[in-house]
Amino acid sequence: MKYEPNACRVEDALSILVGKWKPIILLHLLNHGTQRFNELRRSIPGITQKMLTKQLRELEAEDIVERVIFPEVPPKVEYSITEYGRSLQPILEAMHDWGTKHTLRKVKKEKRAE
Amino acid sequence: MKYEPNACRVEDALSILVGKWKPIILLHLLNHGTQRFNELRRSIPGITQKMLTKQLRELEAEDIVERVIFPEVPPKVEYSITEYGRSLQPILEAMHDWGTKHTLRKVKKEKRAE
DNA sequence: CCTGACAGTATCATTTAGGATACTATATAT
DNA sequence: ATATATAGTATCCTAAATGATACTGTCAGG
Repeated sequence: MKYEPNACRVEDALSILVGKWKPIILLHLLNHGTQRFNELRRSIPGITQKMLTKQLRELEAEDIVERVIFPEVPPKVEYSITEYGRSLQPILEAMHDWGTKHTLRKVKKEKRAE
Repeated sequence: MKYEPNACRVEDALSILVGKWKPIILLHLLNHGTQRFNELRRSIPGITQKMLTKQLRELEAEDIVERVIFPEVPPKVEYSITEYGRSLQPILEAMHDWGTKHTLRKVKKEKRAE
């Protein structure tokens, strides 16, 4: 650990990943490439339009996600991960791997407690 | 990206790191080893006793931090990272590195916008 | 005798995140 | 004529996170 507490930038990365739906949204875009708004919505059960819009806007503001509007009617809007957003992929994967082990560990612990 | 959205465990890792003070607390414990309660408090400007206690308890509940009480008076309580907690270090470092670059990128962007 | 250090807890208030629901406009399909 | 799909907004409400402040008991130092 080389970095100093007063120069801690963990929060900056965290703030981008945090949000009830953000990891799932990123995962979908990483796995399936470009997606339309309702396409995403349908593949994320439980999310409301408002939340999907909000989280996408926040990701867009940080250059993680790109939003392309087609001037058609009915409207067509496509979302995709930016080149820059892809740089988060290793972190997402590391967290996923850690999370998987952690969940397993918890299950084992609960069993021992029975 | 090999893992599926319905098996996404990113949130599990995230939930442990999230908390306004958790990264900073972990960083201190990683950098300086065992610390007493008020020692931590003094090195984290702005944190209240309540919040420090709360975040430490949450980290303890997940086996990330160990709490050792010395039956003395006045009380003495020592906190340290567990072996297991150390497994989070690569993720913290990856996030810090990413966060540093991200902050830099933002600054550059703002300058261009002037 | 009074004060400060220690490691907290308890209570209340505020701030932020998230959710439910209704609404917009236009075009195609029935 | 009505329903459906598109991609959203607007408004209101609840729940969770965080913060401010006051309090606890005991001991050592002045």
